[in-house]
Amino acid sequence: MPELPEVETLKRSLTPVIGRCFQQVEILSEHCLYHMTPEFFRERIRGRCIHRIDRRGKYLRIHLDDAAVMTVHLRMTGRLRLGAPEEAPDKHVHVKFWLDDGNLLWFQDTRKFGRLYLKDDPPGLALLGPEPMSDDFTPRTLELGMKNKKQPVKSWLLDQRRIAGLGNIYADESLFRAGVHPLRPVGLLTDGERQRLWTAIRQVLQEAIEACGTTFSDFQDSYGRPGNFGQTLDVYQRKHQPCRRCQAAVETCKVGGRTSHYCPNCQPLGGS
DNA sequence: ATAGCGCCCTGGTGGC
DNA sequence: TGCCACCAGGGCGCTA
Repeated sequence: MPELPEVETLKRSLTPVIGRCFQQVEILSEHCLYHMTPEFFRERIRGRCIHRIDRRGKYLRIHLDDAAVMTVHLRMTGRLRLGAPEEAPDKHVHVKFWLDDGNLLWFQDTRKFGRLYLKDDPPGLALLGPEPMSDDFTPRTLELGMKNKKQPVKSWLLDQRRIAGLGNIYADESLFRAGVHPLRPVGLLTDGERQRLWTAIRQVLQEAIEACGTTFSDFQDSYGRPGNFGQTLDVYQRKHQPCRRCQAAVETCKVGGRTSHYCPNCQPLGGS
């Protein structure tokens, strides 16, 4: 499940395609196209060159030479891969971009949740909160945004309008490092808890970016390489395993329909 | 306005 | 062994 560090890793691995041009676009499944027909997408992309690639939250933004932007969201199992045309698999490839250097850029996605945007930007893009690794994200972001709110802190962290780019893995890992229970109401967090949480978010994301992301089941960069952060995870997908800090068994609970992993000893519901 | 929830998908898993 | 129910989950869009 690609989150900020995985999309950042993908972005960096796509550096070789900057300056390349799209000779042809082959759409095998239009399901992934947001608010546009295959014809519109194909004609709009064909002949355009890649000017720049950046990232906003979990969105990858591919800027074309005519100022249009193709946005990609991988959701759960989406991949953007680069290679020789014969390297593309037979199954789950939805769009093939034939480049002017003979290489192929392709979008594949087994669960078909991922989307390509070009005609309209994703609605959530304009609503995104601050980039957590930027100077726009400060302890004040947490202080002001959590004030008088009853929402569980885990739900708050997953809300992309609050912070851009956190998903289930890094929200759980950040809460563990900060010693905060996922169900704790945000308005009740102490100054110390908020400070620890702010620090934890930055540290976890920084370390994950340096490790080229987490490959739990699906993530690969544009060359198919997995991430290395999985072995560093403290709680995510470690249910019933001993906490690395206190040896208590890691537990799970549901928060806003999502599974949360936490240590009941290191992350007391009553706060600390 | 805002919070909460169902839905989309398919491969992998666990139970019988 | 085979089958099947269930689970994973980000964001969108609808409802209360």
